[in-house]
Amino acid sequence: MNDKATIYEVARMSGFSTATVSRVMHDGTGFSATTRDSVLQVAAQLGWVPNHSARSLASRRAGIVGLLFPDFGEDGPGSESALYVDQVIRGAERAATLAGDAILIAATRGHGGLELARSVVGKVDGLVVLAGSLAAKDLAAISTRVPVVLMATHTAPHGLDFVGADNRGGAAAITAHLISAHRIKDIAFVAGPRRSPDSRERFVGYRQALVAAGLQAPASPEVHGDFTESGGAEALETLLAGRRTPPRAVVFGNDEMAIGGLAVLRRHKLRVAAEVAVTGFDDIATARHVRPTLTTVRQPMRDIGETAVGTLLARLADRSAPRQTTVLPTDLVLRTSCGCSTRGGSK
Amino acid sequence: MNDKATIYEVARMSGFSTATVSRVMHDGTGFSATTRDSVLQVAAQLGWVPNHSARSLASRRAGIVGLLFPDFGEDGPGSESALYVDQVIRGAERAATLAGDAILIAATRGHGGLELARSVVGKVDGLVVLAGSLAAKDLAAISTRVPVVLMATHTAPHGLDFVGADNRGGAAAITAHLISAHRIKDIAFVAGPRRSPDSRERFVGYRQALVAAGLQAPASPEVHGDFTESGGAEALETLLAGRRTPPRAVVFGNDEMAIGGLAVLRRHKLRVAAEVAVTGFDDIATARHVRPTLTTVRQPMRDIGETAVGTLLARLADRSAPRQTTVLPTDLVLRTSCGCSTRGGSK
DNA sequence: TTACGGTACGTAAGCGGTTACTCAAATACT
DNA sequence: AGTATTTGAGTAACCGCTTACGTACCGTAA
Repeated sequence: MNDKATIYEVARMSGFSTATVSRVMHDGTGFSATTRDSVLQVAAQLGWVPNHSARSLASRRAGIVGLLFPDFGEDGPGSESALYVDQVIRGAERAATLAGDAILIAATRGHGGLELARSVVGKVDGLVVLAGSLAAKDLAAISTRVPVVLMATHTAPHGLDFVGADNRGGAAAITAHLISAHRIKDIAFVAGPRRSPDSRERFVGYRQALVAAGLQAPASPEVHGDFTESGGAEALETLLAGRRTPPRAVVFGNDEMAIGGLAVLRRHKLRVAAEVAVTGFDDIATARHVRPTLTTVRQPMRDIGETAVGTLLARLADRSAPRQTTVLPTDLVLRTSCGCSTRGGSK
Repeated sequence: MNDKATIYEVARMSGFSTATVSRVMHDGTGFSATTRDSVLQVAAQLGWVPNHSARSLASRRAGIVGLLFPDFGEDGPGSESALYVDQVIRGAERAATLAGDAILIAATRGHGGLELARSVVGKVDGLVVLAGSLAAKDLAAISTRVPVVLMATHTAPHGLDFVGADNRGGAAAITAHLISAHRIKDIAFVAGPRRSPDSRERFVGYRQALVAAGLQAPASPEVHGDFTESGGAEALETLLAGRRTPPRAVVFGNDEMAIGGLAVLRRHKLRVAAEVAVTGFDDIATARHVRPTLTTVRQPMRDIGETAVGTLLARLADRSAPRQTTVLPTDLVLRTSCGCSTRGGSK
């Protein structure tokens, strides 16, 4: 890092031992005020900053936590799907920095996730990992070496700590809104990828709301998209083609698919809201800029990142504490695509 | 980190010295193939991963680079301005990870930037810092300890390496487009904050294009906004109030102000493009969702992050190399707000 | 006065690797 | 065959800090 002063110089110049200097630097006990002052003064004068590697080698604490997230390849500058990851990163950064730790981030690019994780593991005290970053077995391997907190996927394996959003509740809420506020009964669901736990949870929530209202509910999603605009468009086309009359509402598995769906409805000359209500999930930035503005469910991604790091830090402090599972509430964001009035939807 | 095997066990079990084990692990020279194999086998069997702290203490290389960025407080989930930071982060992460280094990120929250930076500095081999993260003097202090690469601000002080986007060229290009493609001569400019180097550069580009076309060019911006929607709106109101007829085009210092301007024009019953062409700068996500879609200039933020880390790594490899300055080209993104046809502007 | 607990520090043994030096054996060169 | 190199590996001195122990000194209770 740099060939500057060491604790030895500080010790020598201040007339104390390295032990005392070390204690002054972080212990806060076992020395007098005058001692502390002179040590601090010498340290400042020398511009001494304790060497982090040496410190963590001796104390077995890196003071760094890691964040693993999946990288969906070369998403262009307009890609929204990446956005939620950024929010998580920000939240995690905030929690870590505020706690005095540093945070190191790494994207697992498809293959080689384990190798990456290995290299990261060596540098951190613990890891928070976003769903989809790592195969389950790799996760298991990693978690034997350092504490791991899983984010955003409801299937928390291996008894790991977990922090996520209430996908099910959010989907249920938005579906219930369509039913009770807009008196709609014929509500279709456009799911995301079959393997996506989030998509599944959302479907379950959708289904629960229907059942709770005494409406007929399919056992499994009618159509699946891939969480992209075009995927959502295709899925909706398929759905429309399979019916003689369009449904009165379509609950999409996420915002991007919903936006793709909006275009399809336009093409079919179906008026959004008036004829077919549409809802998304995630509340991406674009959701309030499309016309009509999109009713959706906001996930507190930033909070998830923050909470996950908080959970990790707690675990680091007490490795034997019981497993922690946090499900953060989601927010229903009512805009116009469901039929709610224009006002209040603009901001 | 964990109380697992050390290099000593590996050495003992493989029958070689720690030096040989160490060499096998990264040197790639000075031992036979059979030796390597048996060492590697024992290492794998023991599940040994070299302790990072020990390694970096002994080798004086952390294998970690840091990224400092400003945090604009509690920006809600819809805040666009934060977006570009995320792109930079992604780019930096990518470059670092691909180079086998890890990347550590930290947001400087207003005050205390120096302290944060200090703590980060101890953990990394070098730093890439985004404009606005640190006061100039703090930057100077930091850069005496580790190599620093500055991003996105054209005023690179202290002879530091620098990577940025061609703000001037972008502004010139978009202005020239208005002139040559749309035959517009009366073009106004809404600047950002007076102190913003980016805003200044953009104004210079705008001015250059006017001069190059033989048009009259103001010596300094007519009006200033603060890079926000409302600021842009206000600035445009001021500008309109100061003229008897509106300009045929307004080049805004960034997208958000331009979007604010769009609303103002609507209020004034002025048709965008047909009567007043509008352009932005940055190509934020919303730019292609507002109506009319916004013609703007895209900055390769991701590339800036990547390039900055690349530059840092190069500097780390050769500290005495001459100062590196990279200005990445910007892209003109033609949509409809300037008068270009609708097609091509949707995606 | 003596015994004892508490404070304020010092000593020095690690923490787990890296790497400058050495050295013997194998190989290459005259 | 004799010598100069190269190769493969070992020894051990660090890297800079933390921390378990040990010690000297001081105040206080018995």
